[in-house]
Amino acid sequence: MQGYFFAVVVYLFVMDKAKPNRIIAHLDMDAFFASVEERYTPRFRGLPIVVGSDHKNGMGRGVVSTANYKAREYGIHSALPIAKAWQLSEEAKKQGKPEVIFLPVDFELYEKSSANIFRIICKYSDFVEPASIDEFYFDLSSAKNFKKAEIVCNKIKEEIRKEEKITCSVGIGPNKLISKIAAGFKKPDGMFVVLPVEAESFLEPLLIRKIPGIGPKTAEVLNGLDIIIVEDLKKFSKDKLKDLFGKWGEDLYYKVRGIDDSPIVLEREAKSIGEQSTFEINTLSALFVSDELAKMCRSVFGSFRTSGFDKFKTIAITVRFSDFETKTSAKTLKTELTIKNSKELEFEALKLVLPYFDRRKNPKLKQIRLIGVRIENLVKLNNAERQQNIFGNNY
DNA sequence: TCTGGGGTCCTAGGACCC
DNA sequence: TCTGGGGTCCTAGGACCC
Repeated sequence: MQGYFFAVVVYLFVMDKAKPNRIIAHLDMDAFFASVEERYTPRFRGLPIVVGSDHKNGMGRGVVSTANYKAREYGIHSALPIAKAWQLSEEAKKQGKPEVIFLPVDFELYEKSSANIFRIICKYSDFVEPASIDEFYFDLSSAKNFKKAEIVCNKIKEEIRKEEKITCSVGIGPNKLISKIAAGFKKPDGMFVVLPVEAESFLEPLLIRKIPGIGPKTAEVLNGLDIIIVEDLKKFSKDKLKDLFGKWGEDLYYKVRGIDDSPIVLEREAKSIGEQSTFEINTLSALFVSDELAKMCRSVFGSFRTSGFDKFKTIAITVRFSDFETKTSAKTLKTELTIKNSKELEFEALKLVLPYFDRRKNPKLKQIRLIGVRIENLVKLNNAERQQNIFGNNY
């Protein structure tokens, strides 16, 4: 009996060491782009604000990037076509409500704010992952318990409020999955803690769409199988989920049980650099499009030069037709070949795009609404190779 | 309401090589 | 002879995220 007890204690100890409990926080800025704009322009305060591509008096082709909470009361939200947002604003105006302020996206402004928020979080954690411009994961295991982690997060929130004059919401949990969902629980300006023992029951009643990675398509498939909330998903075995969703299905099996071992990623290297642009008017003019393409290539090549990479092997282009059908073409260069200037990139990209202007790749001669260029297979050279690359086959 | 722009990751088929 | 199988690279497409 004593031996058994001892064995159990040893087992629990070993398991504990094998899988140390983590305390992970997720910080999500509230209506980030709109909040930053509001902060820089005090007269906007309290008014509905929409940040998005140029609205062109309701005729623009873009979508909403961020709507502040006031604008959300009008039914405006992220990804809504900007023309529709304009309409909703007009309707509200008729009812005597203030009209929406439409602002273009000023990425550099938000980047600055984002960098400062990152700096603030780094004061409290050695392991911070910037997941996007307005989201951060960080490890607070060193706080030892969730109560103390909560105190730390409150300090971070306070400091961001003081320095950046904007609010954020924080979720704390045993892993990235739980903390991210928890951060969305008490928005805006909220904080929500999920203890490890609560993780599974916390997820169960949620709609499956709340699981990151389950988008509209996956949700539709699952809803068709009568799977509505996370608890329903537990009926599926690991193999069943693997059949349905491949490699990702196996992750999902663990996710719905609150298990997620994915680490905090401190730094990640870019895998591709690209740009795309939707025309104001659909077109089949090869002259016009090749001009736009050249501009984009120059800009992409500029980003490439400041990226710290030395070579790229693949050029990929995107063409979107008027009916939204989207095609991609790619060309991977033989390793000996290196693109040395923007002109060469323009040439390769143009070769990929031109077949879409005639029946080779556009049999119905559909109008084109968007083109994009992207470079992939980015390579960094070591010093010796770099010398070669610059001074070697120089023609 | 006709639907941005910047990305990442996964899958599947075909080519090619051994 | 008419047939295997594994590994890797390339291309295209699609789902997803903010």
